[in-house]
Amino acid sequence: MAPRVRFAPSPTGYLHLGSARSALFNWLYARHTDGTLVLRIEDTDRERSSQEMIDLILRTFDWLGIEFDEGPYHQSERGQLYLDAAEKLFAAGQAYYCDLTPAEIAERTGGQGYDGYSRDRGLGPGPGRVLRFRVPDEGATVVRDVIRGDVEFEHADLEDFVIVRSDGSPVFLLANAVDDADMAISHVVRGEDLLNTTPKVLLLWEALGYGEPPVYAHLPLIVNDQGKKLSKRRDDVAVEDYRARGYLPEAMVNYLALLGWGPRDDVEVRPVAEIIEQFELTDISKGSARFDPKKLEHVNGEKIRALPLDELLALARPYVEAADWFDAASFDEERWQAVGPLVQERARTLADVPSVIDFLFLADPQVDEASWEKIMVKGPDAAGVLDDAIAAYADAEWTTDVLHETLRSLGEGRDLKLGKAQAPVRVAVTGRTVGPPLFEALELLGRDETLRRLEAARQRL
RNA sequence: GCCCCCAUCGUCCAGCGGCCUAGGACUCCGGCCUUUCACGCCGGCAACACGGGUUCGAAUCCCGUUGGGGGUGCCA
Repeated sequence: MAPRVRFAPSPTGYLHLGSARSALFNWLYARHTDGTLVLRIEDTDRERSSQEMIDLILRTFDWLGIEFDEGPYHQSERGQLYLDAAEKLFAAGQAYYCDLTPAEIAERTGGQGYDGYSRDRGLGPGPGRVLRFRVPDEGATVVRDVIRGDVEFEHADLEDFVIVRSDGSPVFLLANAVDDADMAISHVVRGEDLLNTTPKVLLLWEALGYGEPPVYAHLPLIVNDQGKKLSKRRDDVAVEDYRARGYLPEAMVNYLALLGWGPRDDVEVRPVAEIIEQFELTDISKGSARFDPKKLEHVNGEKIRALPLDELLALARPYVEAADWFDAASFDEERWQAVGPLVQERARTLADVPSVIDFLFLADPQVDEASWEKIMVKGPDAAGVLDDAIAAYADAEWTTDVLHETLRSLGEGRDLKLGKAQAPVRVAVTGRTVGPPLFEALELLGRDETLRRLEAARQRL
């Protein structure tokens, strides 16, 4: 039978890198096995959940290209199911009510957790009372995990946990068991931080008579450079932010797939279809994986280079339009269309694009003073080169090849290699020592503007 | 404290008892290409945490130590 997996976010914030990775692995597994991916919104905590967050999360998945086959189901709309299950457990004596507040419990046990105080007090439902599951005194529950093997939890180490809050709302552990059974989930793939909660769900599962439980796969955590679980406070974890910073969805997906997993043939950067083809839950590693922004950037650069030119331009366009120098009225569309090849080999993110080409659209180049100092002041014979270039370019054929050859030979006359000779021209025209290939850029800029900039620079010298 | 997980280059991933003088990728450092930068190519630095077993043979299996992480809510 084809696997059924699920991604079950609680919509208390934007999509987190860790959640995105969990969703991704579920999706990869579903696609690889021709299974079904269910989306389930775990909004039993009404206080912290919101529709805006759900919408934002959905939009982000849409961007990533991760689609769900079923759902979304909302736990907030399935309350009765959970309450029925709770009632069943209570009726069978497998759950009991307790009227202690957290503060009272802390006082009783000195912060050691719940001691089973109300186990045999025979309390019924009522205001201020929670329903707790009666964990067996003896024995153990084994979590069958395809990544970690069997993990055993002694019942003696588990306390009687809350399954229905005093306000009558079900806790996720209960909702989890009920939903996974109801939705016929075959594999639960999620973060390792949930491993400890699994025996509780399994206990409920068994008490509810659901039969064979799902197979689990607890993914290694993604950690920051201090080795700690990625957190909202400390780390850049919002997938949306990466999108805004010019990362491609293909890069995010590819890179995230590499955290905790690797293809058997060692080819790391590749189309997602190939990742799907190679993906196996059993190949996932156990140790936590450090999120490395440098490597993400590298993958992003490769994805940018793999893009067709027109697609790259379309994706980069919003970043250009957001640049402070952008002016819709005077923007040279033709020049923009021609700029693709100059940008593709250089940009590592879409956000890099404007700064690579700004000089082509600015009225005057933004002069970097350090560059000016280095080339125009300290460099060899800048004035001479500029004079020669102004003279030679005044009537040269305006093509990349001719501009190139012209400058090469004029440099030779001054005993300068092309590398040196091009520098003053580059700084005069682009304002910087580094940038796209010069002669291609000059061709795009045009004779008049090039000469104007060369003369302006010569003046300043 | 208690419970659970983990442990190969700085980082990610390979390795699943002999093919390992440990392989690939990112980073870094050289070199080549070259009009700068970038791209690309070539090369280099760099790891089996430690101690005991098991075995003819261990990075690979077992035990312990140490180290790291996660959980310990009427959050999920």
